[in-house]
Amino acid sequence: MCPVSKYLAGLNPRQREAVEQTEGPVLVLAGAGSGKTRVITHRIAYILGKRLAEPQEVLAVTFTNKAANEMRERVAGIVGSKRAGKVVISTFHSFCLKVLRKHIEHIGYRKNFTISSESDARMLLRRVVDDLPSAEGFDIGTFKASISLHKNRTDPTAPVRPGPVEKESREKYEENLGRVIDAYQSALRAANSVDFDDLLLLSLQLFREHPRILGHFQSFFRYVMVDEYQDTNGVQLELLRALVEKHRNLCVVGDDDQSIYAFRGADSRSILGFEQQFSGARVITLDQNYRSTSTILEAANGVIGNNVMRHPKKLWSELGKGAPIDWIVTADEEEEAKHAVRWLKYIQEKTGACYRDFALLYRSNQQSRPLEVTFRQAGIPYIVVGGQDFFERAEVKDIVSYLKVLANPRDEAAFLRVVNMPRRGIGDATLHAVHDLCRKEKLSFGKALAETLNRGLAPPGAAKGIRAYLSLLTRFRKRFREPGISLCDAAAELVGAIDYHGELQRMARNPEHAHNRWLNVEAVFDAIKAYEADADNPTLGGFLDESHLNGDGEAFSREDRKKSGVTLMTIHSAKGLEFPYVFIMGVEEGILPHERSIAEGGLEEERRLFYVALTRGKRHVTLFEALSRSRFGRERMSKTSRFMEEIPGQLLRRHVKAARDMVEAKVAPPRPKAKKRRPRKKMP
DNA sequence: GTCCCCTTGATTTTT
DNA sequence: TCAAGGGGAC
Repeated sequence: MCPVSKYLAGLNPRQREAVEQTEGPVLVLAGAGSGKTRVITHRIAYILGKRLAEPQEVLAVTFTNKAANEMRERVAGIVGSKRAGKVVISTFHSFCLKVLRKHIEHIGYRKNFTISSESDARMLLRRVVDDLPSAEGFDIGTFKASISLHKNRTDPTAPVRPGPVEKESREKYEENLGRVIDAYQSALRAANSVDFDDLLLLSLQLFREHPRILGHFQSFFRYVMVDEYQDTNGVQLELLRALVEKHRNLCVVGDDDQSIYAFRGADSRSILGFEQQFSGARVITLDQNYRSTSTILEAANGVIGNNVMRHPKKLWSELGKGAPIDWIVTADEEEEAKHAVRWLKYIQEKTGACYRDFALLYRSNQQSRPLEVTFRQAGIPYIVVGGQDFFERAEVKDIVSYLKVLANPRDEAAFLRVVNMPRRGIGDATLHAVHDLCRKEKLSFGKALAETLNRGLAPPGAAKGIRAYLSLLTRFRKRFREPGISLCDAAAELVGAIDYHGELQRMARNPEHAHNRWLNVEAVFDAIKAYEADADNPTLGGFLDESHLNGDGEAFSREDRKKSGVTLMTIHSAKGLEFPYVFIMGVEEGILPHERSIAEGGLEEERRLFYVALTRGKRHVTLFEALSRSRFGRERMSKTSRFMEEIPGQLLRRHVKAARDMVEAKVAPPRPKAKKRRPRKKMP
């Protein structure tokens, strides 16, 4: 076999075409389970094998760290880890971070900028909104989402969707949005801090304002590949356009039918309009599926065929028909959970499948609660994926914020978080004075605090706290720079110096709670250790960068990973994964499709969600419907999801565990025992 | 400055 | 139902 053709072995003709077409723009429309990662990894190997470029001249972009790591491993499996290690495989965000760390001074930020996490951003935003009286009364999260959409779009006419629905408050909201965005952005800049969207946006700005820097990257990367292209937003598209302008060797792989992040700014026009944006593009469609039975695929095809905005394609497979899709109708969400357990045991008995072969997928996180309760009662191990990011937990944020203040003395969110933690008696009034000084005299928080002392602006109690805080910072800024001390040891010393362990015990409701939180603190130490072991030249800033771009801290919560069990997660987080047995919970109107999406005209995206959920299944899919469900503490009758009609009937096997009239009898007549409503205290 | 209770309102969230 | 944030009491 000639050296290059070994990279083509085992590929089907279309996949092979995608690998061999190395030059010019290429769009690979890769349906679910059609081997898209395989195409990218083999394409990289092929380019290297043909000596079209050196490894470091190939850039592959993914959306998650997990995907990037996986891709690197798979490339290493083909070309060896030495060469694979040189290929630039990275997320958009970490690629941009590297660019900015090198060049950000050209656009007016300091080199030691810190990344503002989602909650940091909210904290800044809260202060911004508090300072803008007309903007009060709106939800901070809504503002944040709007700002994010605003920063991720390049088409200024595109609507910034979230926000109040009624006309009047919506107008007021939009009126304020511009001002909030400006104030937020300058707060970030003053804090020498960038949010996630800035990583992309500022990189684009840098490229536009400094063509020579861009030119360097343009010449350097001969081949650029993008995974999950349907998830790119406008800014990412512009970045790509800029990067590939010289060589024009851009290969994007994605599936418009799996675009489920429009609410976050992903713009499906990128994948739908690729041929217009990159003239002369070759389009290759992969529709042979290597994952699921044809029953599952027919169901999925039937559903997704109802969408209008898409590249038409039909998945097929050679894996046989398989069993029909079971559809289990139960009385309410508790019954749904119980039947899920029963059904799971039944499948296990019949097939010998183990726990990790099962995934329960749901539309929204709150649906996990009854499932967790029931699984626990049944003694079935389970893993809930998602939920709170490791680095967003309060105690983790406390420690990380201390580190951030050390790395970037201007970081406002971090400063506010730690200045009074543990309690130092520094109150709002003092902080306002400090903040004013920062703004008026462009001081860092440390300097402003010192000035507040000098000018006698702080009351005696607060002054004492400020002194303690400042001397702590000075001490540890020095300590972290000392040669020979590991980051982890220095951090542990810092945590000891503020008696954080004691603080947790004082704050916690019960000892167990305090203990659990302390375990998280220890996990931070582990994370630092892991980083130090891994990095070539570990620095405090390097650790902070890594922790902010790798929010779930997956590598550090080892206990969770060792556990084997049934997987519980949202459909969103299931994208890209596969399981032999998939249960989709709550196929009801209002749940899937979600009622808010119905109201906002997001039906096609909901349908894609259902499509993604179905195509996760390898051997078998079960759908669960509850006839009534308590939402916000209220029992409510539900209707079958409209998507169920879109699955060809002969593929379904319906099991009715509760009849609608039975549930109606239970729910419909207003219960004789009128719900006790807490008497409201009303002033005479 | 801090604590606690009450009101309010509620998708999805790779980075 | 439940969690977070605002406002009043100490």
